[in-house]
Amino acid sequence: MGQATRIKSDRSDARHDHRHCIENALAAADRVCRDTGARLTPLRRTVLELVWTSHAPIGAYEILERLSEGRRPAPPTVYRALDFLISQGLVHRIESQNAYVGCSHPELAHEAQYLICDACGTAVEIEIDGLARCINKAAKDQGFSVDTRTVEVRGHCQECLTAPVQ
Amino acid sequence: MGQATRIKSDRSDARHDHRHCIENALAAADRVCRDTGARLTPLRRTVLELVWTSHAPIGAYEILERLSEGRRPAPPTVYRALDFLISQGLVHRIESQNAYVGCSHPELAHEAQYLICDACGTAVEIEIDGLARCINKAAKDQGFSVDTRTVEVRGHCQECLTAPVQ
DNA sequence: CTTGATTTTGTTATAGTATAACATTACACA
DNA sequence: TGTGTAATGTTATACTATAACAAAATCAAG
Repeated sequence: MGQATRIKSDRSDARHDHRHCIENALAAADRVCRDTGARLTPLRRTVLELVWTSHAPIGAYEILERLSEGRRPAPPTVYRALDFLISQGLVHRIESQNAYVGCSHPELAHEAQYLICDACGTAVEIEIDGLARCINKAAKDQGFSVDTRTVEVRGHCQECLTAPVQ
Repeated sequence: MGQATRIKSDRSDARHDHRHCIENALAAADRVCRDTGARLTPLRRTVLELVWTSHAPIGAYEILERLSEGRRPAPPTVYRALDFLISQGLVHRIESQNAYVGCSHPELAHEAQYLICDACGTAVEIEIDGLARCINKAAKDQGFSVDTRTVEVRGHCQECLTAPVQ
């Protein structure tokens, strides 16, 4: 235990071409929804694209602002789209921020664990090998039956440690 | 790894005498604040007592309601008291619920990890042996420097599994 | 097609959570 | 007993989320 897979490997340099992230995410979303028969409507697809604006979690109301062309939609519009995307595994909610971030590998069953940088805001999804199993075992020892696990680690990422944002 | 210490051991039966929990928590708070020189004012002490109403996390506005004798205080009153209690390690925030729960062993440096029952609401604080170290190691492999770890496990506790709340 | 059921989106209103900014009071200690 | 600091009060507002119902788009079957 202790081996961690960095899932967003294309985020390893700070100046990566983020358009690729967005394209990959949208293509993966198309595949996932095609396979499950879920309807990735234009609205939902747009919300997903907005969530993918960056690797930092985004709030529902910020999505709402960016969504407005002409008249501004009401909050339920965004929350419903987010609920759908979460149910499809395309988006994860960051509990400690009341914010949402795209999942870059929705096609793999996985445990979402996050390293969240307090300087640049980036949330990197990792899967710590055996962590889920370990938590399950500890819970079982207490007679506790596990449904979901939230693991959110706060600190500072390598980029911000070596080249702090001014 | 995988060994877990159940910290609230007096919570092991559903019908425990909760007055002891409250008394212990308040006595521990007195000791902690005496040792650090922090001021556990009547207001802060009352808020701590209200947080300890049960082992289920409580929302700030519910504390606010229970606090009102005659005129109702404003939200900052409660939030400031909670901030103080959290800074002293007497209360933990449950991120996935926007709620607060008492820490029953504030005198020990520790990692707070929670098993939260979706039936009865109880949040049991445990310390999974080695989990923090494991997360730190995985983070370090990514060049990430850890400040805090949030681990919140949702599911159903033993009591609710065997004798479900009707 | 067209009808009828279902899903999605729009709309209005409101609930719930949290903090900024400044005024006042209480306390510690010199 | 004054004086500075910490704590609390007060007012206003920002941020996050959902309930309830209406309208529209979509789909499936005839």
